[in-house]
Amino acid sequence: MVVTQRRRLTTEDWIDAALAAIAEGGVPAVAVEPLAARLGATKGSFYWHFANRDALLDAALARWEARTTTEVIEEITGAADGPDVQLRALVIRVIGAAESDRVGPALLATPAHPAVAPVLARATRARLDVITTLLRRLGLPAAQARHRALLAYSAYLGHAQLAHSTPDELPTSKDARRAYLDHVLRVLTAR
Amino acid sequence: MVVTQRRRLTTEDWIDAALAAIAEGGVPAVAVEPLAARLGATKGSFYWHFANRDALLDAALARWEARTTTEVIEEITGAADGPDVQLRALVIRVIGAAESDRVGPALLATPAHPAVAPVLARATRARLDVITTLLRRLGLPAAQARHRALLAYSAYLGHAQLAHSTPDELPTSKDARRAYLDHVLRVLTAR
DNA sequence: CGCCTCCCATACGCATCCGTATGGTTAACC
DNA sequence: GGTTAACCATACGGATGCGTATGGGAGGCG
Repeated sequence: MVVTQRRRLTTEDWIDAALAAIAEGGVPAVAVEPLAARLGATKGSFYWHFANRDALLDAALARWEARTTTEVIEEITGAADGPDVQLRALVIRVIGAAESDRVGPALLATPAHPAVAPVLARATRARLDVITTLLRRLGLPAAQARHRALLAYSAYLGHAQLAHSTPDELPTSKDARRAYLDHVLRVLTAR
Repeated sequence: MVVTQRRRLTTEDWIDAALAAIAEGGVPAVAVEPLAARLGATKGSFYWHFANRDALLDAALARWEARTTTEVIEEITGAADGPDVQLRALVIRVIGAAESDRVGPALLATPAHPAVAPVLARATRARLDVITTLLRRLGLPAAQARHRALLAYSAYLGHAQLAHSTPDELPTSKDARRAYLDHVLRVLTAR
């Protein structure tokens, strides 16, 4: 008699497991057999859904790129708001994502990996372009907007690192977080 | 007849090799046998210098912490300059280091690793404290100084990421880099 | 009921890594 | 030049990961 009816696995299940593994141990942690063990299955299942380990890695990276870049950008720029509202919405949206998404920092650890490099290049460029555009629409001249976008995006990346590595150093209470966010937005959008 | 006289290895040689491995493939890349191969030696040498793999990892992390945190802080705060000069010196010193040191970003990928976590916690705290102190001596009130230090350090971390993952997005020419640095310093030290 | 396709478990060979055991080599020093 | 300690190569066992081969169960559909 089987206690827990173990349902069959989908390709998505494997991709989710791979992303969870990247979050915990980086790209090298995407290993077939440990993943299978965690999913309560065996390699037999995996090699039916995927050709090999690299195929899973590619699929996981593509999914991460879609979730954390493409969809976010469409969501923000799709709204019919002014640039100030859009920028604030982007920051709030993205700060939360940065603190829950551990995959991004993990990818930045091995930027030279052949599967990682192109994904990182596309995501970085797309994100920088969005911020630059918003800042230009906010009135900053082109060169300044680009510089400010680089600074803002650097701050975002660093914030994600801090949130995962040493969260104690960041403001914890709701009020303090709010105050910090205001401070950052004020500094980064100053003329 | 031996063509290249292969000298014996020191403990330092192994630590340097471990740091190089972390830079390229993260913490999991610290593997004894590949390292030995790269050094033109075998495991026999390694296990004379170290008890096991973890001992090498600990030694490498300690060395990284000393080189990129302790020594830098002593160097900057030891100078008898005003806070503005010290801050600028710190930024310039540290930007260069960020672009050559690939180990830091690699460590941030696996912040939960038992050997990595304490090192990261100490380094982050020490660096944030230095920046906060400098900003306070520059005249910012305590709460603002702390917020600004967090922002500045986040920007530093993110800059390091960008420099390694997508250097093309950063200013390349010497003049452009100089202009960007001025922009960043102006924004981050504004009242 | 029987068949066929989808999905998965088991078992195997191969490669890589860890750690140990053991003997050999180099070099300093008496 | 002989002894001793420092240093290293080789060889092994055990563990783990990849990829393949093969057979079996589960469910739709005739």
